[in-house]
Amino acid sequence: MSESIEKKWQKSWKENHIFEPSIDGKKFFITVPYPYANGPLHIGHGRAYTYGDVIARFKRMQGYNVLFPMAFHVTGTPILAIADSIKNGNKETIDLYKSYLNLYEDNEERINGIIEGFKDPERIALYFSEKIQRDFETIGYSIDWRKKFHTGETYYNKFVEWQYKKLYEMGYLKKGDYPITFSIVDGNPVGEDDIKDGDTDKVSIIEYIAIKFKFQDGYILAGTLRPETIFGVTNIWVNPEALYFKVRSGSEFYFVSKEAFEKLKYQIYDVEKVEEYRGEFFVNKFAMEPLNGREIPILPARFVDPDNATGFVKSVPAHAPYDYVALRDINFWEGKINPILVINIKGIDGIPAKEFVERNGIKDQMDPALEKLSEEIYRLEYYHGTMGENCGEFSGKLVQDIKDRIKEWIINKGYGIKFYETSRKAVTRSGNKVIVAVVKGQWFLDYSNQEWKKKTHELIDSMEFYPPSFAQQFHDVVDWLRERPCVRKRGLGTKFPFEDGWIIESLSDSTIYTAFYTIIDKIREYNIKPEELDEAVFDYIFNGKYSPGLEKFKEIRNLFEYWYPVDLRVSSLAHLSNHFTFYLFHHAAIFEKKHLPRGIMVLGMLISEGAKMSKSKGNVIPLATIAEKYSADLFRLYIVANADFDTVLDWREVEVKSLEKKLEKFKSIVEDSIGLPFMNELNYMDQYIINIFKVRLKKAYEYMDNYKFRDAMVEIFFNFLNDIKYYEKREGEERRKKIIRNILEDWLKALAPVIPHLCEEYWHRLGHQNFISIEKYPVTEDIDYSIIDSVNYIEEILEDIRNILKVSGIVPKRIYIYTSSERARKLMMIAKEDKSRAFKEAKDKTEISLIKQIISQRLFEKKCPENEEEIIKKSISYMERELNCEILLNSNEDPGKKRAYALPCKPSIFIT
RNA sequence: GCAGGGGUAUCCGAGCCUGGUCAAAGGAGCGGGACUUAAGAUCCCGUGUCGUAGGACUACGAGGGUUCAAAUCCCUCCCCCUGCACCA
Repeated sequence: MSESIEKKWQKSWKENHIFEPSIDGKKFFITVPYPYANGPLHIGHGRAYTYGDVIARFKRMQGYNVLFPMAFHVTGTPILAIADSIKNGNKETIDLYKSYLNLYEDNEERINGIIEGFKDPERIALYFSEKIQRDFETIGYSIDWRKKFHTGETYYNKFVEWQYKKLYEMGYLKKGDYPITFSIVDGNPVGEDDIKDGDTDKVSIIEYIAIKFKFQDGYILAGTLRPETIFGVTNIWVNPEALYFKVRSGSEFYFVSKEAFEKLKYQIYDVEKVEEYRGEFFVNKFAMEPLNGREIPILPARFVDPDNATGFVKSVPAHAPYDYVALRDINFWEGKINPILVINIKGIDGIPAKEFVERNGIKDQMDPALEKLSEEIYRLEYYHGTMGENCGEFSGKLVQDIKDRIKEWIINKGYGIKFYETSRKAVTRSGNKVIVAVVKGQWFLDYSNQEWKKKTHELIDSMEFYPPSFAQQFHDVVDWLRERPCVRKRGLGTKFPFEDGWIIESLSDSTIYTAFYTIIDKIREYNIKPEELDEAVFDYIFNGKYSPGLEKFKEIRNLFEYWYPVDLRVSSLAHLSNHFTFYLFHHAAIFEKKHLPRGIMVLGMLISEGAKMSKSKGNVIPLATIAEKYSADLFRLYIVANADFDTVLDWREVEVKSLEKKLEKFKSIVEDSIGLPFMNELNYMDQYIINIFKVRLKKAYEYMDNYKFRDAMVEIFFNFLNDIKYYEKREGEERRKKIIRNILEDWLKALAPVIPHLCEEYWHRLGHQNFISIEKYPVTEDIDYSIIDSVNYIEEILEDIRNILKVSGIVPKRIYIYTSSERARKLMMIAKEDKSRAFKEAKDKTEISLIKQIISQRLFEKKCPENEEEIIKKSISYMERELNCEILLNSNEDPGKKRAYALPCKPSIFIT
């Protein structure tokens, strides 16, 4: 039922083009990052678009000319990888995609046909783009679909090409070597998604220094993460069981493990195997350390892993527990080796490794506790250690200050080379080994460029962030960001204009595309050919650099000028340290100041039943089923009202159900009033409900204007429903139906940004011909707060009475209420201004105690009605009904001697 | 490790910026009542402890401090979450 209402209005909005703005009036341009079209979206994606849509709708009702566009992202490796996987008949992928297709298709045969088509990556992108659009339409998003495009289109390629030419001219593109995770068998770089357990157990790249120890006619390479301890090396460890190679690199020979040789082939490339040895070959021979030319022995150790770094380990027994224990196991090589202390730490007198090993009772070199000890010593020495006197130019320096300098020094002096290793042993999903390879001639975006950073910082300072605390975080990310590779060998995307064989990487091609929205529809409409979109054309459209012959692009230029910049970009936290920051960098680089982004809203993440959504947990909720299963309006209300935008939102079935009940309640209240006429004769409670509505509406408007939609919904939806409940309790259902008619239009308008379908439906049922979606948001004035205060006052009295009843256990027959005297009120007013003067005014002890109470209870701060007696009179029958007994107000009788205790705002009560 | 954000009653979750009106919004759950043949739905009341009169006491991760006054401000500690790169 609700779905058909929703469908009806979605269709009607579309047919009437009400979300397709022309360029007229004050504009508001809002965007949400486009989704990656490799499968159906889930409700997490829906959160950002729902927020975007609610804001778009609200801004429209505020009188702005709103543009809310979207497009589809198809560039990158995933879609290609899926197509390949399907082509290769991978069952897992095929089953997954069949399950996706089941969301949209009901014919088995058709599904198989579509899967067959998915061998072509473009078909995947197109299919899901279409379905995502369909899904978005079912949620009622007010998107201007004329602006739709996808990133595989030639138009878009031309645009990105222009962007990269600009960046190149400005010197923001750089070329160099870069280490990446890589699979030898697949011959490809591998990302987190390609690595087994890569999402849960991250693999990072570790930079070792391989120190060159002269051995025979070459060098033994011993990898280390602690090059600063080179001064304390006493020996080298070799695994006697493992296989080692002698390899040639340029004019030098290196000795490394077999595994290390495989890695070097992809890191320094110019290497070839010359000879091979068992590890035991090296045992008890000598090598020469590079600094002072000391001869040091090569000794066997079982802990040496040939598949970690170079397969040789330099031994620093003073600072490395492993080395210390391994040496102790062989009695310090008959006592010929003494640990050399090179780092001093306050509070440790002896040899740190020895102290730690003995204190922890380590038995031998296979003790698992060694790992932790090593870390502990490392941290201590790194942060608190200073280099000893025997460390040349580094003596006396703090370790953390000179560690990087020592690295550089070793490499510059030719004492060692860099060697990259993965942070843990890793294999691809298909089980192939992952190593670190160095890509030669990789192009980067130079985010370390200080001038570029500065521009971006300035941009951040000029922007609004929601929540505001994120401004600082953006500054931090900008400072922290370094060079980022921006091209890849593989994947869909725009060809890199400065070198063949490279594709612009998919996060780097999606940074300023919000500008493209403003013009794409006209480019199509005017049938402009992609090849016409050269540098000069884009320079004119986006930066106003006119050159002859570009007249025909004037209107397109105007379009851009009118809409740009983006007033608000809404997305999730996940985009903060990448997309959002790139978005800022690239805008700061390319566009004029007046066209730089104005605001960013960062949404918290969405979880399902208390847990992060994931396929393995089976708690992924696809957007495709939402409208049918719950209704778009329920979904939208849940998204907006169940959590503040910047916190985690938990999609919980029980909560959804409870919200659904609330929404049903709302529907029945509205429907009850639709056919009724306005009420003209308003009583006390009618005045109350109308005024409390105005208060709610005013607050809701202010909240919405600050994008606090949850708070707005609490006011205008939840709290007001409670107000209605209260009204009904006092005045009855029939009168409620009538009075609600008086505020109905405004109420619907207030809710229209969040639950547009229901509001549109009721709006029309009320006889309106136009669309509520583009009505003006109601403004409120002339609120009578005193009537609201008076109702609160009555409820406070009731609460006091109930409290007394509860404590005393009395079943009331009669309740006496006495309001305060004029005199007491006067004393209160004096006390408000000057407490001591109030005491001076007091005539007797009773008055002094009154004043004390007034002050201690801060009664003068309460919103206290003037005419207490009159107010109680208006509500006395209600109170009697509630309490089920007779109430006597300011009676001449005073059986409890309570009259004298009546305070302003706090009448005294006696119950019998 | 670096950066950011948190720890609030049975649970979820507001409040904290701008100290008092906070025993702390709103849900959920639970208890009692009304309605009903009954269940459900709905509505009302209650839900820290104590209390035969509207009160007192204890409470907002732990511990200190500032203040007439602290969930709110400052310091220290403990714990949790998120991101950390070539991946969209």
